[in-house]
Amino acid sequence: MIDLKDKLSQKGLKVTPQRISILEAIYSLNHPTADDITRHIRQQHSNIATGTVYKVLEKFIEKGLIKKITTDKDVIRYDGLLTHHHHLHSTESVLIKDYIDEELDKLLTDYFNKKRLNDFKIEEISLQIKGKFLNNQMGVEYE
Amino acid sequence: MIDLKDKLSQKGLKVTPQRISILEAIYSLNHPTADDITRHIRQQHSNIATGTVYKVLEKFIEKGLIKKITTDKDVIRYDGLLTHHHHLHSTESVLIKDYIDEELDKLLTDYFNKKRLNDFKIEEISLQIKGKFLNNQMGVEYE
DNA sequence: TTATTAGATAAGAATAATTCTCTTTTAAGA
DNA sequence: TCTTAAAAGAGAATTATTCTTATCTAATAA
Repeated sequence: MIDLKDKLSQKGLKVTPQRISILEAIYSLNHPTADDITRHIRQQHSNIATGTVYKVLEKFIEKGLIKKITTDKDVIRYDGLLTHHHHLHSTESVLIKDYIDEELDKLLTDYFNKKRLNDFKIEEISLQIKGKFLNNQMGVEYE
Repeated sequence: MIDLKDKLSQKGLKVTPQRISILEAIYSLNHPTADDITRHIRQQHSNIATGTVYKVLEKFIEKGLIKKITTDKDVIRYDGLLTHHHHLHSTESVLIKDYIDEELDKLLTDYFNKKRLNDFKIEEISLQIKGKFLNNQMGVEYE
């Protein structure tokens, strides 16, 4: 696994303890909100300003280190998984799980290549798959 | 086209001028935010409390008259189109267009029927298709 | 038609998420 | 080590949304 510091400097970002913590938090939490990240970091050691968290997250997005996830629940969540993927959204809780499916991606790409939407140039397709997690998986918690 | 009053009473909702205005606003604006709706209504005649707008929107969602749309831009938007559909999201502006495609829906349904996700019961699949509108369509404005 | 009342609206305070402003600090390169 | 552009801190400001309480009204039943 590649070092967090390297990830930052590879993108031309200054390496700071705050940025390392934020990146680490995104990787260890499940699709956290900005507030989840702030609390996670404060819990361990340093204090961190909320504004810093937001600013760093924006920077990370700009550099392609993370992505925003959209939900019709509440706030913006962040995702550090970079390979193309979709999301399973619980209709019962805030749980979101990554869903990677290359076969599906190929199916969609082929479909839209054939279909050719007029007047729209597709850049990315992401599925929001809403439903229920079975077998108590909805009991999984963030922290 | 069915009368707005009927739409409301069919869902067992009391028919009030505010509710009629809000429903009318959703139909005539393009995926408006709560604030778009409020301003639209105030512009014409009556005053309306912001809290009322939010409460009515929640009620409409609960009764299945409208849906929330999720974007990674800013706030929550609302959609009065009830037939199942997806959205084209502009990466350059806040423009969102409805995308109806039954063939695609069938393709996806078949795919997931075959696939059988374990531990997840799918209720609804919606595609967020991000890209660029060509031919100046991005110039289209809300109001 | 009117009286009753559950549910709806108004008004504005409260909360939560996010952004902004300004000052101080620090990482990275000369 | 020094310099400096960029980053972080602190907290005020803004924005979106929710909540509270008092008042009002649509729908129903007499």
